Amino acid sequence: MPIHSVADCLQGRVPAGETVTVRGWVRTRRDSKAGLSFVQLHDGSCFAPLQVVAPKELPNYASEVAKLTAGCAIEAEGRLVPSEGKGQTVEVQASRVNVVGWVDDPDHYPMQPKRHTLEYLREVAHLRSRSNTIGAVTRVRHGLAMAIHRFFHERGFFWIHTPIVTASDCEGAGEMFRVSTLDLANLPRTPDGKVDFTKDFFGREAFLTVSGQLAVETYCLALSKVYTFGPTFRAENSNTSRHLAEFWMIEPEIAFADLAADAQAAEDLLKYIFKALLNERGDDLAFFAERIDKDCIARLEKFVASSFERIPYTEAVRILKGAKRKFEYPVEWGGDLQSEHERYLTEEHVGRPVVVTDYPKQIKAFYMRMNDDGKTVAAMDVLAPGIGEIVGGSQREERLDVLDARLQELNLDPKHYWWYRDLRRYGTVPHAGFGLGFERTIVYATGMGNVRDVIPFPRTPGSAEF
RNA sequence: UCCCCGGUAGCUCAAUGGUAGAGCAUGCGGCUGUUAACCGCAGGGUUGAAGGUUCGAAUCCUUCCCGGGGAGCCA
Repeated sequence: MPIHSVADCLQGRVPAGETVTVRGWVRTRRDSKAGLSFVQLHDGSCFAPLQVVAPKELPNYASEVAKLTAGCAIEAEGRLVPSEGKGQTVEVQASRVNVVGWVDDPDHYPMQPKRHTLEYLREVAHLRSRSNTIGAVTRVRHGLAMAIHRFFHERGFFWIHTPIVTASDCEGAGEMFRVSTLDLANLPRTPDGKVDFTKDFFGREAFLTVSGQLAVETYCLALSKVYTFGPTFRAENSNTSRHLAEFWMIEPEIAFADLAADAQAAEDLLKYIFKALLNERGDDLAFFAERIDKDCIARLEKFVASSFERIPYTEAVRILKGAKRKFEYPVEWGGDLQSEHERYLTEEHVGRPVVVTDYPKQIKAFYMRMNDDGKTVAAMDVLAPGIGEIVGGSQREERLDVLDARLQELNLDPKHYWWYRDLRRYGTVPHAGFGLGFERTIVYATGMGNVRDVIPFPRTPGSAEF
């Protein structure tokens, strides 16, 4: 007897009249004393549940079927037929219902057939995948991840598995988590009293990666078009709806590309994956539009149909200075744009995503390519309404003398960057890349307000249960 | 890390110094091809923790814990 998914049954891939076996978890049970029970069966294959109609003639009707509660696991066999009731096109007329797993203590089962707050669901993260919202998020997350890989694959990019553990101390993108096997209660010391990391596992200090960029540049300068897509770690004490200590990031790196090509790649990628989402996950998006954010579908449709605005930083500062509204923080050329400034640009001034380019060198990283003006670098941020910075990228400095000058300016030791400098000594070419925050992308697509609700088990300061 | 808000039944919330309640969930009963059904009954509480003020504290004060929003940092 073939096993069918709920999605197969509901989406017309099983002919009416066919006998099917379905498996999953009970959402609700409604009894009719006319002699049947309606069981809403959910298996995660799509947003909707499948209605299983269980007649009282079943041998275990009174002993088991009539006692099913939310969360029970069952296997049901029966004919898939057009539904007599409203609310579903087809249903299963069960000839057999087996209870695979009961719910102990049903009055305390944490996932009730009612609305829960997202904050509560985080406290039961091992069960929240059974909720409508988290289930929909999970299917959207998968759809976006697959679309990202498809986008790059179709364009000849190679997926590079850059290391999670890095001994390189030059990534410079934030506070790092230390990786060590040393006994914290009994640390080896050098004669001058410092911790002796030569005794540690790697013979030197090691950390979790904060970015695969520097590593992926090495493969870019051989395979031309590459990207990373994996977990990234920041030990910042950030407590916001946009930050996680462990998050996933997509970082393409393109040889012979300049900043304009880089920005175009970011725009093409985002449009591609949102178009895929609109095509593939209409059921889940309809739910987000109904319960989470009524604008989310319209926003995605508008996103794929329009082009990004491009504004140089210097121009952005002029726009902000001329804005009618007052900002808490004043705008000055040479300073970083505050959240309120970014929101104004993308939400009010333009009303759609904005690419801000050519930032002052003093607020950007050492590897970003110096512009001819000597004051700005070829960097870009993509700002999206409601979420702020979703992409950060740049053209990389490919000229060794200019790179060395920047290292010196920032008091960085060139010895630590020996292999990165080698790339500029042996067949250097212009190249550019960006980082796309995966959770922020999902937040933007779904209207979910918090990155903690779009990753299965969020890690934030003081929180790593599960 | 800083500022603000919150923590009451399994969940969502009432009760603003005077006997801790409702809806949903759960159990039992009724009723109906039902639609997060409906009707009735029942069980369910150390009001986040500790201390303080008061005749009396869910309520006011102090400290701590936890959660959220915003800021900084960033993706």
